[in-house]
Amino acid sequence: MDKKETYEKFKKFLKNGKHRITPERFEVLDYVIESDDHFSADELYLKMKNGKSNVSRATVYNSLELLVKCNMLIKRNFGDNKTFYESSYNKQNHGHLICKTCGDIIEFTNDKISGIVEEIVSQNDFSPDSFQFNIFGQCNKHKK
Amino acid sequence: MDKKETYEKFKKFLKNGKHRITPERFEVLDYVIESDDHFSADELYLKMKNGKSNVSRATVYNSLELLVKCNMLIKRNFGDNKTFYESSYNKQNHGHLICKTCGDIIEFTNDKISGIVEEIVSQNDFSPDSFQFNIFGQCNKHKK
DNA sequence: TTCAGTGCAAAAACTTTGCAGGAGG
DNA sequence: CCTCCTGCAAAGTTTTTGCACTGAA
Repeated sequence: MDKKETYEKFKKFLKNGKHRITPERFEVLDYVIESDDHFSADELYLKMKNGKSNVSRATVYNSLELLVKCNMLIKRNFGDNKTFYESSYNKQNHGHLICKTCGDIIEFTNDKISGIVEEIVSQNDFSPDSFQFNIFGQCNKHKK
Repeated sequence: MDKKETYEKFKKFLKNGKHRITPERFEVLDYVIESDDHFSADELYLKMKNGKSNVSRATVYNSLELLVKCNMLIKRNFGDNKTFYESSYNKQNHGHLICKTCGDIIEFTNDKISGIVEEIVSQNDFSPDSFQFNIFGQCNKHKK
């Protein structure tokens, strides 16, 4: 999905939800598009500040939540009480390997996972929206 | 593992790590043993306060971390920027189903998961310590 | 006796909220 | 023109830290 389509999708979502279309929200979207895979709200805010943007912290937090609501971002939490965001475009369901030494986050995919999720939810009479599969340990640079 | 063994294990761990054996730490352990599956540090602190205990917040946080380090507790985070602790006794590796409506946390086990974890870490040259498998959605009371 | 552990409160880290002015529809 | 959105700062939440005193070894 290219930049233009992305803009259109966000615009459509905002209109549907009776949210106003403001330059600040699209400025946040710009930075999100350019961002690395996993970033926190505050990191993005600081990056925007450095980039001479004038948006406030509150607007960044608010806009990111809107992007989550329209399925353009996924919200993640790797256990350190910090929320990370990740673009949801062109990605299949995937999990994360988190290095406890350097904090690196590596994505992985595995075909068998969705089958297991189906099995589990049917066994437990549960209706799934999303899942997280996080494996903690040491990456290849830090394993002994 | 009964209460006495649990005490002994913690005592041994403290000695090995040159941590002092203090009544406060064992008071925290007492409350942990009696606790429900998933609790936060602050919940435990408040419970201890109500139970006329005199420990400080700092001591509770500190002691819980020690219990994590000696593998008697597992630290979890279900995406709401709050740390939960869970006893690791008599439990196989398991995942969690989290109801986004009522917040209920249901544990599940599945034999195939450990095989998949092995497959993933070998594909990615990663050395795992632990994993989290969280599925978010609606429990049987709240699915439509 | 000695230094790690404790209670307390203050600080820190991250996120949300209140307010008054400003702009989108 | 009517709100919703914004920037700012203040408040909230959860966790960590600094300090002086205490008590375990």
